[in-house]
Amino acid sequence: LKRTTIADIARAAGVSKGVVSYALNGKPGVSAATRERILAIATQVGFRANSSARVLAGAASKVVGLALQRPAQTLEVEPFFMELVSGLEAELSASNFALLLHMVPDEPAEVELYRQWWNDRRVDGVIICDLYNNDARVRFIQDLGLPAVIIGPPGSSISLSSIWSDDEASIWETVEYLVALGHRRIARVAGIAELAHTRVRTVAFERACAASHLTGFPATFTDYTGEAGARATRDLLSSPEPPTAIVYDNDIMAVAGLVTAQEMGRIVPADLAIVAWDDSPICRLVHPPLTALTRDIGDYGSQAARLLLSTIAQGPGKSVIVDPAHLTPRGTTGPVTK
Amino acid sequence: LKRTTIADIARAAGVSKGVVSYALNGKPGVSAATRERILAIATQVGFRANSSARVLAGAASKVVGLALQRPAQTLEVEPFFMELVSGLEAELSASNFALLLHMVPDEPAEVELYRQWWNDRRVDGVIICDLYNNDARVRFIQDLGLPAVIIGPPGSSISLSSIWSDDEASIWETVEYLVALGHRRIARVAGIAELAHTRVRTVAFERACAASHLTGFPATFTDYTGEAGARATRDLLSSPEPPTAIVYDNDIMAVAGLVTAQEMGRIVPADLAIVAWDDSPICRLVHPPLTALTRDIGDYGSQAARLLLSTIAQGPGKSVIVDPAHLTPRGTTGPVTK
DNA sequence: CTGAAAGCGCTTACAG
DNA sequence: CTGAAAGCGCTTACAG
Repeated sequence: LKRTTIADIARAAGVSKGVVSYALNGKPGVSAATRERILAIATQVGFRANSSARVLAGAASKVVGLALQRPAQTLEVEPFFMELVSGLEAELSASNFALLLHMVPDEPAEVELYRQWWNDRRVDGVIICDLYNNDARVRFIQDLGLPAVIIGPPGSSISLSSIWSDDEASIWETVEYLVALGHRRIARVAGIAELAHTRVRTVAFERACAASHLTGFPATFTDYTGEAGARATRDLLSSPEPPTAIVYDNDIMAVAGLVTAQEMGRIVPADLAIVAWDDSPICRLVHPPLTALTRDIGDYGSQAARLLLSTIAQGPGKSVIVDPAHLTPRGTTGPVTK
Repeated sequence: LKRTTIADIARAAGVSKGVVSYALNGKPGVSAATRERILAIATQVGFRANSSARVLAGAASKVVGLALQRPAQTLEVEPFFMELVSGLEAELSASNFALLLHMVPDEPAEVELYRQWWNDRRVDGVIICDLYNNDARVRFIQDLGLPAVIIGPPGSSISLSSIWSDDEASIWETVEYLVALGHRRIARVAGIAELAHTRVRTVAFERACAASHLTGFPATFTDYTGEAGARATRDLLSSPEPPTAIVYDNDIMAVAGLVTAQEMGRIVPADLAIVAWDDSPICRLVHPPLTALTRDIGDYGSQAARLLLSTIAQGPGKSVIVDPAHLTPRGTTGPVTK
C-alpha cells in the first residue's frame, strides 16, 4: 500500500515537487494553469499531504490542543465540557484547525504533555481550562512560549490571552434577586475551593451579602458531587438558623439539595429557595424545575477559539470577558413566606 | 529556541545518531555501558524524541484514535462517554499509548478523518463507537487496513475485532423481574432506532415479552432527550390500556418519565414501575430513586483498549462479550397493586 | 557492538 | 514562473 506523495503528483503534472507544494498550499509563484492542473490531479487521486512530514519541515500543524485533568475533575467538567468543546470545534473547523483532546491524570502529566506537544509542534496553541489559584501552568506555558488562551479569571501579571465569564456580575444579580424576594439568610454551596472561579464567586458573594447587610453564611466547599450537595444541604437546614435560600455551584448539587430539602419536609420554594449555577436539562426535569444561572457555553467556546487563533497569528491579545450567566427564574424561587 | 535532537545527544555521548536511537528505543545492538551513558544524558537534558520525525521514519505512533460524531449524538453519548474514555485511557497509558479524541460533525467527516489519520500514521488503531445498523464505517475501515475495535454488537461478516455488552441478557433480566412483580403491560421508551444496540434491545424485548405471553407495546423511538421521554410517557399513560411498567433507554428519559408520571397523578412505583438503562448519579438523586440497569463502563473501556492493543500487535481478535448490565432495584419498581 | 548513509514526505530559500 | 537541493529529526538496513 504505497502512499501517494507530492512526488507522484509532480511526476503526473510534469513539474517539480516544490511547485506542487506551492500550488497545494496556495502560495504565490505558480502560474494559474499549472496550479489548476496540479489541484485537479491531487483531487482526482485523493491526495492528502502527510502531516508528519509537513510539520517536520516547519509548517503549522493547524491543531489546537486541549488537555483535561481526569478523573478528579469529572463531575465539575461534565455539564460544561461538552458544550464548550462543541463551540471550540465549530469555530476551529471553520478555520481548518483540528482540536486535539487529551486526558491527563494530574498537573505534572499535563505540563509534560504541553512540553511534548510544543517540542513536536503537534499543536500551534492550547486552551487552558479549570484554572486554579496561582496556577503553575500559566507560568510554565509562558516560559515555554507556547501560544495559549486561558479560560478563567485572569490572575495577576498574566501575559497570556484569557477569556472568562463575569461570575461576579452573576452573583450580584442572584443575591439582589433573592433579597428582593425578601430573603435575608442566603447560603452558598460552592465547588472546589482551589479553583480560581470558585474564589471569584466566593468573594463576590460575600461582598453582595455585605452590601445588603445580610449575616453571611460561610461558603461550604465541595467536590461537586450529589452526595456532597445533599450533605451540605442537610447541615444547613439542620442549623439553628437555617437559610431560606441556597445557591449551588452546579446543577447536580442543586438537584440533590432540592431532593434533600423535600425529604426533610421542606416545601420548595415556600420554605427554601434554590438556585443552580449552570443550567442543564436536569434542571428542567426535576419538580419544581430549578431556577438557574444560564449562559451560552457554546459561544464561550467559540470566542475562546477565535482568541486563540488570533494569538497564534499575532501574539497574545487582551482579556476577553463574555456575557455573564443570567438568572432564569423557574419553580424553586419565590418570595419568603415567613 | 533550538530543540534538542538525537544529534546533540550523540555528540555529547561521543557516538553516532543510530546508536542513540537504538539505546532510546531499547533495541539490541548497544553495549550496556553505552546505553546507560546515553540514557543518562537524555534524561539530564530532558530529551524528547520528535514524534513527527519518528513517525515519518516509520515508527509506531503509539496513539489510538477515537472519533465522536457531534453534536447530534451529544445526549446519547454524555452519560456513557466519560466513563468509557476513562477506562480506555487507564489501559492505554499503562502501555504508553495516548488517546486522540476527535469530534466530527457527521459520518463523511469521520471517514475522512480515518483516512487522514492512517495516511499520516498518526494513529496505530482506532475505536469505533455508536454503531449503526449496516454501518458503512465497518467496511471502510476494513478496506483501509486500519486496525480497529468496534464497540457494539458485531454485525454480519465483520472481520474487525469487536466488543460489546450483552444487552439481550439485560433485557430478559428486566422483563422477567417485572413479570415476577406481576406486571403484564410493560412498555419501552427506546433510543435512536438506527443504532445497532437499540435494535438488539428491541428484538430482545419483543422476544422476552412474547415468552411471558405479554401483549407487547411497540417500542417508542426517541432522540434520548428529556422532552422526548416526557412526551412518550404522557402518550403511554394517556392510552386506554396504559402500561404498569416502562423501561427507558437512558437515565435522562427515565427521570423525565418519572416526573411526568407524578405530574399526571400517578404514584411511583404503586401505579407505574420505572427502569432506567445505564445508571448514573441522577438516578440516585431523584425521588424515589430509580431502579436502573448498572454496568461497569470503565471496565468496558479498559477491555476495549486491551483488545485494540492486541489487534494492533497481532491482527484482529475474536469478539469479546463483557458482563451485561444488571438490575439495581431501587424505589421505582415494586409489585403491581391493581 | 558501532558508524555512516539512505530515506520517510514534506517546505523553503536559492538560483535561474 | 519553475527546478534542483538542502534540511526538518528521526529509524533502519548495511557494512565494518
